[in-house]
Amino acid sequence: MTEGTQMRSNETEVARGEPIARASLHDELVERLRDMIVEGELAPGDRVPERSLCERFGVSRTPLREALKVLASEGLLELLPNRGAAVARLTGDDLEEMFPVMGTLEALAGELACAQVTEEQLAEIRALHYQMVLHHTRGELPQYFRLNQRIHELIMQAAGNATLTRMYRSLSGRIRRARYVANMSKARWAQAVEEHEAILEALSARDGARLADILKRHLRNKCETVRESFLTGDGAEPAADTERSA
Amino acid sequence: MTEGTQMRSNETEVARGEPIARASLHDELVERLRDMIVEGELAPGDRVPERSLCERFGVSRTPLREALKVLASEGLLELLPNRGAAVARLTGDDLEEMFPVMGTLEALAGELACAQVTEEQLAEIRALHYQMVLHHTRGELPQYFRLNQRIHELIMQAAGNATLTRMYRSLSGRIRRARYVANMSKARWAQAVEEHEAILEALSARDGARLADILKRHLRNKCETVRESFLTGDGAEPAADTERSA
DNA sequence: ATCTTGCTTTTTGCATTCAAACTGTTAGGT
DNA sequence: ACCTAACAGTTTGAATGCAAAAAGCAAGAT
Repeated sequence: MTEGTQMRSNETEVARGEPIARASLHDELVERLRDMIVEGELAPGDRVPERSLCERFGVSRTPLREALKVLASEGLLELLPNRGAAVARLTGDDLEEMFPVMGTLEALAGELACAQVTEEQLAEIRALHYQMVLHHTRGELPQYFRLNQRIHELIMQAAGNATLTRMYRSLSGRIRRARYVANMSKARWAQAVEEHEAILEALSARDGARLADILKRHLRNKCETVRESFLTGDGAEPAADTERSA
Repeated sequence: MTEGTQMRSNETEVARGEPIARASLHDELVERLRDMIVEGELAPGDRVPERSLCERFGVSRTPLREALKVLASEGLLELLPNRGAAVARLTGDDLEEMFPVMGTLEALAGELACAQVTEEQLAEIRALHYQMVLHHTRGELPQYFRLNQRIHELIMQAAGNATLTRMYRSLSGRIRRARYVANMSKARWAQAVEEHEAILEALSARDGARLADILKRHLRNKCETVRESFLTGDGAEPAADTERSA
């Protein structure tokens, strides 16, 4: 075990009661592999031989295989009978399917959030928003993207609906694999920021219907961005195993 | 593409090319167990000892455990570390969370379906609808419920969005576990039928916005039905292992 | 030269085995 | 008598082993 515990301070709630808790090998593998797929370390279409992953993680095939099955059920892997697993390909059609769904999920979240959001949550979102705006001003795309993601998650959290959050996370992970932001045009970026202004405004006003509407439009535009990204050639389906150069 | 529209198989595509194909033990178990949970054969809260299931299905623990992990990731089972699996409990709060999500998913499906539904699909839905109405007239609740479910699935299919369908199926399974229909009042039932009339009407008119609206309301009312069902005592959380008598 | 065909190697699917954690019971101490 | 603590039995977590399927390769036929 060369692996020290990596703190993920901004993701999971750190309960002070049970710091000793060790996740099962199986769960750890699911998390690790999911990240690897979402972050693009494993490219779409890549075969995932069990043996090599076992060696890489220093575990036996049993927990690894359990993890593969779970990730397949999430749609991140494809299981070919007797031929192992492969990272699920993401076609343009797949993405165009996902965005409307994402749109309604976020719209619902916005509606619920407006009804429930606390002043504190709102303040946090506002702070992140303006920091994000700053990143936009500076042209710092990765940082912008990170905060963007975070804001959407906070809205989701403010909605206080675990079922919804679960679906959102799953879909969000699958969409993020596309990495379309890499070649987002200046115009699109500016538009997205404007929409985020409107989002913050509607949320501040607790205007659920309006926020839902804005979020749906926001997602539709995101979908457009992806479509444009596809035209440039780069996108969800790299032809061969290109190194992850972002 | 992959979409065989005239296959009348309601679940799996029966390809005539490979009748020999055997699903993996693992997949078979996932299906089987999922049904057992959704149909209530395994009651919420029930422990699921590996050994007994292995004997019941005549398989070893390895594929069974893989299936358990998948079902846990779907939210049908809870995995207690070192203490095995239990059928996930379904609290009233859980259900109240699920219905709004179900509502938006169905609403989106309705919207998409209006834009894409073929005459043939519409005809099939219409036929099922009026047969369902007949079951209502005769007071045949189980048959009514089956067709009801079927109609919603056909609308979903007409939407032609695999991602959406996937989420819908998962959530539908989890909601169905509640078996709230068992004690639906006459008034609620009649109301549901009326709403279905409106659904058919809007779909026939290809009025997406209206259909979405109706479906959302339909689901809100379903949620109310559940709430009432809870007041009568029966509901999602049977105190002990009551036989599944519906 | 290319395609077929049989064999060898590798990988997967599942069963079995081993170790650690939990459950329930009983013996001992206060 | 009650509470604590140790022990046996069971169940889970993970590793290993074994058979079947696929992938790679080479030799022969057309």
